[in-house]
Amino acid sequence: MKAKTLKGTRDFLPEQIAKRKYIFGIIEDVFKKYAFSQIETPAMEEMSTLSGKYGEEGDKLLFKILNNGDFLEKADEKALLEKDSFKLAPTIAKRGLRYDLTVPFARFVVNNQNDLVFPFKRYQIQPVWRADRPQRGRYQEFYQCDADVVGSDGLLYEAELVQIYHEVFKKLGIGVQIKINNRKVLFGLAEAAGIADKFVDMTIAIDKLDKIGKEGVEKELSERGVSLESTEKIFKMLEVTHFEDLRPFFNEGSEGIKGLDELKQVYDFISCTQIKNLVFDVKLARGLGYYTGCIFEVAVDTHIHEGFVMGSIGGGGRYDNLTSSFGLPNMSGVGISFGAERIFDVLTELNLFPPNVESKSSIVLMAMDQNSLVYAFQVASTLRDQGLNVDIYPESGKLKKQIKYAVDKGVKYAGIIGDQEVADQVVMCKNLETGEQRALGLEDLMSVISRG
RNA sequence: GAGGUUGUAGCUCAGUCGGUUAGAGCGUUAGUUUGUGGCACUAAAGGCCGUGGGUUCGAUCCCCAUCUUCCUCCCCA
Repeated sequence: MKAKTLKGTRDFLPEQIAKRKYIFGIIEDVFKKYAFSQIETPAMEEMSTLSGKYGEEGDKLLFKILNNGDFLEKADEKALLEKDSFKLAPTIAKRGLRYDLTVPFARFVVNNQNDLVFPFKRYQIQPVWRADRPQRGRYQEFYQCDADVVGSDGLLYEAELVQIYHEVFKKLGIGVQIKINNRKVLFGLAEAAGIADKFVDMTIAIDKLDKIGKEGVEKELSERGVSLESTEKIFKMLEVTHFEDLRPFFNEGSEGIKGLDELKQVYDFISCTQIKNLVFDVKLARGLGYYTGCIFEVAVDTHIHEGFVMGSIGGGGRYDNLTSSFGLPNMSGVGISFGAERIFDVLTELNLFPPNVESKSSIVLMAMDQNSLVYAFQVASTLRDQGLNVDIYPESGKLKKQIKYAVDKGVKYAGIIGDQEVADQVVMCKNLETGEQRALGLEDLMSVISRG
């Protein structure tokens, strides 16, 4: 048997865990500060909960779990005979792994609506799974950190979420641009160009403007049946830098105007803060179908971190009808997500992790002989009772080996114990960074190592 | 899902135009040194050459399949 992790999954070494906890910790602290409460949902959900929520592509990326027991008994025989996997799958796999945290959250809200206080502000930090092809910064198992509010359409929440983005990335030391747009504005764009029916096609195409350029978008639009005239109109509107400049293009009372009004409200809230990096981006579309209002995306600011290229490290938006498919209509929600895996890569590449993210034990006790080892064990217990992190080498003798263990683990102090120390009731405390050492009683030892 | 790429010791990587016993550096273990990290020297352990099949007298090498790594597209975090 070969020891390896599955495709797109990773083991995390102690140092990596420490760094990940650092990221999660900062995000969590900010979430809490804005009065969000943590929930968790199961890794598995009914396939009926998951499928159909992420579009055709998304369905293909869902991990399905084979039913237990005699799963073929209830299988669709015709599909089985015809080797029709897509038809067969639902009859042999009723469960799947969650694809994101938002859809399970919608299910959660409907399920527990009687026990929740609305507007309900929740955050959730858990892994999700996608059968995607792995790439740089993309895995089949990865963590999402989500904060959502449901049960209010107040635009104050959009502003709060922008603040959260701003605060988290400031604490992490990453210079970012928080991009904002509004699906209603995008709809207005399509309407003004006379292609309201091709709204989705249009958003998908213009989202790629930075990637494939103007010509690429033109080509994609014409392939999707958009006339040249409409395309020209769209490009004219895409040139604006401020959202108010779009107002003349839209008819009074239209969706587009509503979207602009929403953006204005968000900016009104933000204008009283120190936030300078909230930028309107008319090209921002976001693929997920369920967004209906403001949408967000966070990217590393390439002016601050020159030449740094990385996909978005956070995204979110307003969705009006997420819970309606679970039988609870008129429940508006808005949320954001942090891409923890990519944030990890950004911090690594920009060297922004603070030193000493890993909390190490403060001392390794080492004994010269069996009798000393028993004494060392006793010392360890005493120190641990005082709240110190103490390690002890499991066998006596061979100081060289024991010191190497302490050094390799990055521990600062070695506590050497032999006949003499046991007799004097002391520990030979050696600072492994400076090489200094002296015999200390327990009281002194405690104060030395707790100083770090 | 489409295209490309990678896989040889714990790690990084050589190598064999198809031929006896597959190498290096680093690391590991032991010793020189039974109360002290480094360096040096000595020695040892460690490999179905990703997996399965094919061609061949003979395959780690060539062919096919499959899994895996990394990358591009799609989509996303």
